[in-house]
Amino acid sequence: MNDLNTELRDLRLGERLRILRERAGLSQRALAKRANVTNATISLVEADKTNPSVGALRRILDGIPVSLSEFFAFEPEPEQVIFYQAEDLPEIGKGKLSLKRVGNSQFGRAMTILHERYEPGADTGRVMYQHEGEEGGVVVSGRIEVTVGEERRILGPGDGYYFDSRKPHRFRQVGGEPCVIVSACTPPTF
Amino acid sequence: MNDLNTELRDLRLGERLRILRERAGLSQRALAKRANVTNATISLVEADKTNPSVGALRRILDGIPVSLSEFFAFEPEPEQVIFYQAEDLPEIGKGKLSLKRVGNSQFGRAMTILHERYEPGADTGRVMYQHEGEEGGVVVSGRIEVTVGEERRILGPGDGYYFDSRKPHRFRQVGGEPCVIVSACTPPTF
DNA sequence: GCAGAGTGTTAACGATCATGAACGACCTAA
DNA sequence: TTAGGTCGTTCATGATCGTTAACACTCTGC
Repeated sequence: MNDLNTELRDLRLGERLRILRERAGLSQRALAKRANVTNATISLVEADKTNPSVGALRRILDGIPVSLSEFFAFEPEPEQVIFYQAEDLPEIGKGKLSLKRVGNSQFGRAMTILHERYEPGADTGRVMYQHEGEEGGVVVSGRIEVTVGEERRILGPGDGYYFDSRKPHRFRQVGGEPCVIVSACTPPTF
Repeated sequence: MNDLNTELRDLRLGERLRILRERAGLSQRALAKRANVTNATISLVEADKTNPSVGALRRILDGIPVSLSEFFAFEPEPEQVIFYQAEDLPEIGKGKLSLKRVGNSQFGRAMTILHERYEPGADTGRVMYQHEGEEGGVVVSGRIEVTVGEERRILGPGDGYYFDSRKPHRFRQVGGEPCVIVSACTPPTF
């Protein structure tokens, strides 16, 4: 019916699913295999030619994986393209802690990405920074002690962290080797 | 059969719907009338004896009224995990491209951080992915060709990028050495 | 006791979905 | 060029959903 079509278009299930699937780098068939449905199902859903059951949609999303709540909460945003050469990145910090920011600190940016280098002895200080947003990162080399709220851990290469920036937090380099981290925080407070 | 039943119980649609409906002070028939479905449908959904279509569920929820995102918002709560050890990070990709995600892909996350490794020959493909949000990152080691829209650059260690994810983009490893990147994207589509 | 109107449940059937198997288009390698 | 692989799409069919129409039960008022 026409009713069905308008309802399907209204939900925009297909558009969203396609975006998520492609972002995950999965073909319809690959996702279908993970999700225990057939590729035809995914094709039809993405084309808004069927109104899937909640269970089927969930199985599909599990394969990506995305939760139903994530799936039904959507949002938009704009910006421009830029590449940055290492030597062009603005250096913010001084001394034992150097920060290189990827991209400018512009309005409308959803986040800021930093390339951080902690020389031996570097410490963001006992003043525990707090600010709106969330932040996370991955340790590339060296070791660092991270304190968030009451929790404290020492992270090494390949380890990661993610927390609400409103929790007080502190980073302190440990060991003899400089520690390099790539991090992101949102919103861009720098 | 039994599979269906476990899936239905797993979703707990019925329980949630009943709670919401009763909170709104509506009988099954009263809600059915508002929602343009029949009382039988609501009865079966609440009893977990059917797996409603997304459209049907939406009509029902509209009658309460509750949005789909609200309805699914009280899904399994994200644990407040902050630190991640390298070996604990879930590996998403396969073959030449491996992705490790820092943290879970849970509702409410502002972004997702990935530790990406491109083996020689790795390529996200000529299908240029597009999705909502923004993304950026820093190359840790190796070299990679990044194409965003009409622009193309080869990035090496320390170089960075940042762009609107709605522009079509592609990553392709170049050179003999594997390429490692730490990236972040928002919103978390993984 | 007995209508009458409310509640939620259930069976049978037509409408719709999910499947399996095709299809053409597009690559890549031989 | 051909063969083999991928990709997304389409169609017929069995499986399942949503509806219609009944059902049993609980009230309330007469």
